[in-house]
Amino acid sequence: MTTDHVFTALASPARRELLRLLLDEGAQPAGRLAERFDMSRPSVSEHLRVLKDAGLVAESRKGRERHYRLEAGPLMEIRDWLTPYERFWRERLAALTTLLDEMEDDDVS
Amino acid sequence: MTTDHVFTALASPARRELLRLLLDEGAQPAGRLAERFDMSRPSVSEHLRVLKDAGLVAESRKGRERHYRLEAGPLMEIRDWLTPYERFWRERLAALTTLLDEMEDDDVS
DNA sequence: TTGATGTGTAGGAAAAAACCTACGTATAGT
DNA sequence: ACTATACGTAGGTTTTTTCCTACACATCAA
Repeated sequence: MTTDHVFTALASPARRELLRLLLDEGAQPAGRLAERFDMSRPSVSEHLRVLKDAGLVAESRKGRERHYRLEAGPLMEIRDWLTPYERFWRERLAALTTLLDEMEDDDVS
Repeated sequence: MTTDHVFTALASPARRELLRLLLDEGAQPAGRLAERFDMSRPSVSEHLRVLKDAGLVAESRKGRERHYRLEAGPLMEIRDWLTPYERFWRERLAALTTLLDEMEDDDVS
């Protein structure tokens, strides 16, 4: 459940697709999720486990089905990690904008 | 330079550490960056290449040195990817807060 | 109780990633 | 020109990841 686990979980396109499905369509049993993939059901099951270890999904047993639901909390760690870079990016962008403005002034004069 | 490349690049702790160094200490030659790692210099070089392929760093040759600098732009793709989940997370949190408020009201009565 | 259904787990093959030690190449300094 | 320095690349090994096909286990339905 560390930040490292979350980054690792997000590195796989299949796992990001799983998260997207849970976001757009809500909680679903494992089998229904697996149908959407060009991959064996057990493989999807393993991806779900990686997501669960990262705290990104939670399961609840309904009869013989297991419903998986999105747990977006850990994604906020990613957002927090991103924050200082966002500031950096904004500063660079601001500098670039200033530069372009100056160039435009030169053109006019 | 796709979003997938960016996610993959961020999956490695060593690469995230490289980005952090470039953020905190500014652009640096490859060798100076490599000194900070418990890893051979060529390995660090490969990590830098992965970051470069993802568009997260750029290099500029200064004499026989190669300075690497942070390119935070692609990280904004991650932030954008995160956005819908952030909304989801906020809604869940709001629901939880409401529930806790109601429980508190019950206690008082 | 028996058979079908929904899932996770085991075990193993194949692909990808992460390392390493040479080695090649270019620039700097003498 | 020659040597030292700063790198990237080649080639190969080890580890990790990904995916598969059985198989085991629990639940539902008859």
